[in-house]
Amino acid sequence: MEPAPDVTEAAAVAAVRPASSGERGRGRGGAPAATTPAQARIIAAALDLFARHGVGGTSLGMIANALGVTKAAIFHQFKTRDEIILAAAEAELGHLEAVLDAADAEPTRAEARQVLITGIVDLTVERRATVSVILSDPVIVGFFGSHEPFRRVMHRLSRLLSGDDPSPEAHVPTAMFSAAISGAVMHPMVRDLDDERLRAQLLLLTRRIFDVPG
Amino acid sequence: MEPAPDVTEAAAVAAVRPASSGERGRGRGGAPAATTPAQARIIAAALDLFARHGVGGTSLGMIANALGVTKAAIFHQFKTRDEIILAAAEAELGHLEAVLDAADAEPTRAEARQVLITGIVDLTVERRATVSVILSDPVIVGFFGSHEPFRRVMHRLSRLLSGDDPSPEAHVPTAMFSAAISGAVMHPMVRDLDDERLRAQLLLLTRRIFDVPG
DNA sequence: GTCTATAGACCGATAGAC
DNA sequence: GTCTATCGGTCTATAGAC
Repeated sequence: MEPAPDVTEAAAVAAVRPASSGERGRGRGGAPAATTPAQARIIAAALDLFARHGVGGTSLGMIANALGVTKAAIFHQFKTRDEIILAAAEAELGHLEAVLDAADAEPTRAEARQVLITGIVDLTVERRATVSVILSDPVIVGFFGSHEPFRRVMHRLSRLLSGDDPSPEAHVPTAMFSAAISGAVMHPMVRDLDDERLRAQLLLLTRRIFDVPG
Repeated sequence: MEPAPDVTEAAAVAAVRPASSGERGRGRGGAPAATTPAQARIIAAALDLFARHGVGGTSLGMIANALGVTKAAIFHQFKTRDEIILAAAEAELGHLEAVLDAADAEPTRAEARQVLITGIVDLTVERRATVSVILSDPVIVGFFGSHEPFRRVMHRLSRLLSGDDPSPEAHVPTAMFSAAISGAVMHPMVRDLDDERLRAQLLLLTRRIFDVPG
């Protein structure tokens, strides 16, 4: 049923490994999990299928089929299905961390917010469904509920966007921003809009949410 | 594994049947599909499970188990699994239509937009995950891509929110609005915020998206 | 309207050859 | 690193009794 899109190794590694925090592994705390090219190909294929069918609707057979190999070859790279899901989610999370790192390097909060919003809009438009799935799929959200690196990323996001306000309300704009960006690019109504015009609209609207001048 | 939440028939019918368009069936065009109490109970249980596990991650066995019956009893009410998914999605879509009808009854466009935004925020906060799933789950979005009633609802939404502007960009705020509201209420960061404060924040932020005074 | 029983396909996962 | 072959379990769906 699935026609095998043939992901090249170079493209897969580039898509999966976004230069997270340091040169290798995670800056502090989390699981290291060095990603081999073979694993990167699996992760790239998995993310594509997750976006189209949902995580729960994607089987190992579908992933194997998309790569033109058998299930056993997949199990040689990852011990369980859950490991694939987690690795795919973490790879995608790494892209968000890279944008956060760039924003944190800015001298002022205003510039940091500018870089953050632009970076996330760019990232999401560029990768469309692939970023979306990790922010909305119930399976991955469930995984992430008790996942320290994910909570840390969301916390950094919220601090940059809403300041140090500790009230629960302060998190709503961040939740809304993340949902709005990732959900809007997946919406059937904007499916036919080209990247350039989609990006411009999203930037305009998200800046309104946070009252940032364009 | 699933503890069976025991949905009462009255509650299930009330939750599933929101008084769509006319008294019975759809106002014009679509499939009639009269919903019996037995079907309503199944739909309510299915929506709850879809929200927690995704559509692809929800089996007929899980639905049957949640209702305390066997799979065969489910198949007596719906011929296929897809029919259940579609019926659940259409039931939830009916809630949106009801809000649109209320908005259309307002005398001016400004008042209509006010009623629409407030109504959708109320609806989404009230039902949280249940509304969300039909607007974001890849399986249901796929179903809806070629589903005339869904397209009609989205078109009405867009016309009310963005006016008669026919350009593709005009649909982006609507897509973003729908994604923002439905995604934000599901977000782990706002999970612990009470309905009242969540509603107030969402209203404030969505009015900014559309430049509507509070 | 609900049950038991079953069919046939597919699921995640493992063993072992190459 | 990939294969074939297979395990036991679960999936959707059907048949037929009550």
